Amino acid sequence: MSASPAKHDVFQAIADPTRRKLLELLSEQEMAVTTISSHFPISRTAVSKHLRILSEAGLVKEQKIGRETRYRMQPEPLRELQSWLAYYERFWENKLHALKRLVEGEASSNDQLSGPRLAPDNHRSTTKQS
Amino acid sequence: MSASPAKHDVFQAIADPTRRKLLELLSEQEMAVTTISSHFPISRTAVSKHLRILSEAGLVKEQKIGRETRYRMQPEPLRELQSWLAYYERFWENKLHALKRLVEGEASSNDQLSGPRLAPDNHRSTTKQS
DNA sequence: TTGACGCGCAACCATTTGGTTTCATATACT
DNA sequence: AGTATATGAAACCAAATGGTTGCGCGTCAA
Repeated sequence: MSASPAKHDVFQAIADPTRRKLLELLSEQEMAVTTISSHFPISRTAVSKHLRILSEAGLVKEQKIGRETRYRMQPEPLRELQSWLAYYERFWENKLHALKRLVEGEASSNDQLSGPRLAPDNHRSTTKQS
Repeated sequence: MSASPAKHDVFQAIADPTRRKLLELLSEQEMAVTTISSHFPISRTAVSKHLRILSEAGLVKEQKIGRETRYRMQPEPLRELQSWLAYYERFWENKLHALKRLVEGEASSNDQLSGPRLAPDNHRSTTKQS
């Protein structure tokens, strides 16, 4: 895994409200670009750019079918968000936390409620200080 | 509830890696600005700006003590993220989903696993199309 | 084969973002 | 009083963002 410049990460991708709407729309069904953009007040090109950002973050996947490009949602990257969030849940959860983690154990794999809960941002965290 | 222009929301606030680090740091203990910025390679002023953005999103709270300003983390706004994410969990969860939701029920209040799961972005979603 | 459709790309633009440096002010120390 | 510390505010900057319009190209349908 040395490739993938990954210019945009999940956090950035979902920061924009239009992009969240896009994701929501695509979660219901896959769609072609023009169809998608008919749901938004901005130009098709603008929508297309947003889609590319989502794509770079791995949140959508495109598939060319004839002259159209279908986009479908790809939820996996959201797990990163989830695990980031998991760290902070302890600040408002207290009661049934342990049980929940236990139940959920099968999902995260590296989330074993074992040690002192490592830091959240150790994900890829380029921390690009420009 | 007519006040609070809330220029920055949670999604935007956590989009920046530095801000996430900031949050992580402050989750351990409250700290004054200069102390905080000693942990970062950027200027104190820059850190201060990030703190203000976090503050606008409600993720940190400041308290003036003499000549210094202490910042502490405020996890509540992350619930919005959590509930946003909850919508998408159904796309990768399937097995123990119901149980988990049930266990967690006491935390979310509007998250009763009842109806057809309303749309995620209905939160405040200014959807500011600039 | 001639359009019409679907889409990406390039160029351009205004605004926002993440930084910096400098300055002003309030508080603490001696 | 005079100095050092802590922080915010202002002005400025380069780069990133979110948009737009126009163009070119592949694909589908007459």
